[in-house]
Amino acid sequence: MIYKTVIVDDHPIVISGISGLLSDLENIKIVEKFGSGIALLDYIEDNTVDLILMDVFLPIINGVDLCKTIKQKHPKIVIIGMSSQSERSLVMQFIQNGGNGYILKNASFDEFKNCIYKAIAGEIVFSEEVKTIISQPLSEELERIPALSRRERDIALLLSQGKSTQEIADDLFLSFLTVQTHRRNILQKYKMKNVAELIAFLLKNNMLN
Amino acid sequence: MIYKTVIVDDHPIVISGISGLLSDLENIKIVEKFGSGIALLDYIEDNTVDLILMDVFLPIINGVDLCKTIKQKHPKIVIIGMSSQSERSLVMQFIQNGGNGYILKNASFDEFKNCIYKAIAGEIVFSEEVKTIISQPLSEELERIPALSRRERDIALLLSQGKSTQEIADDLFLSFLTVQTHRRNILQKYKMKNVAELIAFLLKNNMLN
DNA sequence: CTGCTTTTACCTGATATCAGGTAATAAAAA
DNA sequence: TTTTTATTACCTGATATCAGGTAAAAGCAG
Repeated sequence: MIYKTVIVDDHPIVISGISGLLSDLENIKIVEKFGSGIALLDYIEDNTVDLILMDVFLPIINGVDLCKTIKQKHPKIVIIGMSSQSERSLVMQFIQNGGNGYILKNASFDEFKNCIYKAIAGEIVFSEEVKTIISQPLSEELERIPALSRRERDIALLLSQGKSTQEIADDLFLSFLTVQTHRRNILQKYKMKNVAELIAFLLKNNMLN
Repeated sequence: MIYKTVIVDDHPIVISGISGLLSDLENIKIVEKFGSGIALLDYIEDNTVDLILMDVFLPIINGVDLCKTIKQKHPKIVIIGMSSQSERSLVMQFIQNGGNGYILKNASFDEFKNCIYKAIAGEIVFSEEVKTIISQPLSEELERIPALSRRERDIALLLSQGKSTQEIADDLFLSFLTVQTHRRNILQKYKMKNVAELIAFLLKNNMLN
């Protein structure tokens, strides 16, 4: 059997790279290439597709939603997600929405080939680095960073804009002393010595905005 | 003349894609491919290279620093940066460190080819989307950002780690009062109200590390 | 309904920051 | 060589932060 394969990626070079890679594989035939999910959704309505390799970060529709939409109507199509960087939660979300595998783009050619073969054989596949990402749920959850509450986030944001306690109190219609308490709570929560360290920490962890 | 070209990218598929693309170009010959900057630095010491296409987000050494290092010893090598997403400041930083161009990976094949040809002809080149990114200098960004001096950077870094003036003075073997002066100078230079705003500003503009 | 978290608020005191000034020496650029 | 910038250092005073404690009201979840 020959697997009719579609590639979806908004980077022409990546499409070209994968095409080259897959041309080695006997029973894989690339029937179409797309730069976004919309075109793909149209295509699969009128054409037979067995395998889809898709970038998860796509314009307009993201890969997770795209995967879900496709699987609802065409559960037999094997879908493998790809991205340059990733996080545990994103990979899990992709699989939970019906994805048959996830490959990081820094994977070697052999990894790519193995994953694709295993996926069409019915397995859920991950490239090596993805495996290490998802197999560290314990240590990550142990060092899980507590979240900022809504109010704390408001205050942290204003702090990052250089506002003083009094200015923040005025902005949020709070007492000076309330803001002071929030400040102290935030610093204690993350064990930070002062606002400078706190802001650096929050920005580096994308916890503002 | 044939241009000896090296590709640096930690994504095998991207390397493969660019290889395919460049194989069409008559006077471009790919002599080597690397997954990180370290291997490249070794290579150029012993071999002639005319053109380097590099991913800006690389493991261990980032593209900006890599470009700078290479250009210091080999100013004639044409270096083009690439990435999937980018910001104005990063592109500018890359060019300021000697880069001859910047291409977003979602560029079309034609864009890639044109940029490469123009770059080896001596131009500074940008792919279409990069042009739109850099041609929007917001009123804030219009005023070019003055650089931190070495000492100021040291102090700003320690501030971002939550150190107090006294601790910084001890760390750098300076007087408390000297550190205080530096702090004031930095705040004045960027017109910031306090360290929190300063750290946020510096981090957002990638001016620490 | 009953805990748990969040948000609000107050008091005090030690310490740090910020803003204003000045100025000598060294290094780099013009 | 002259000028500018960087780095070093000191003084003072007003204001802000940080750390300790306490506590009530509101909202949410078990």
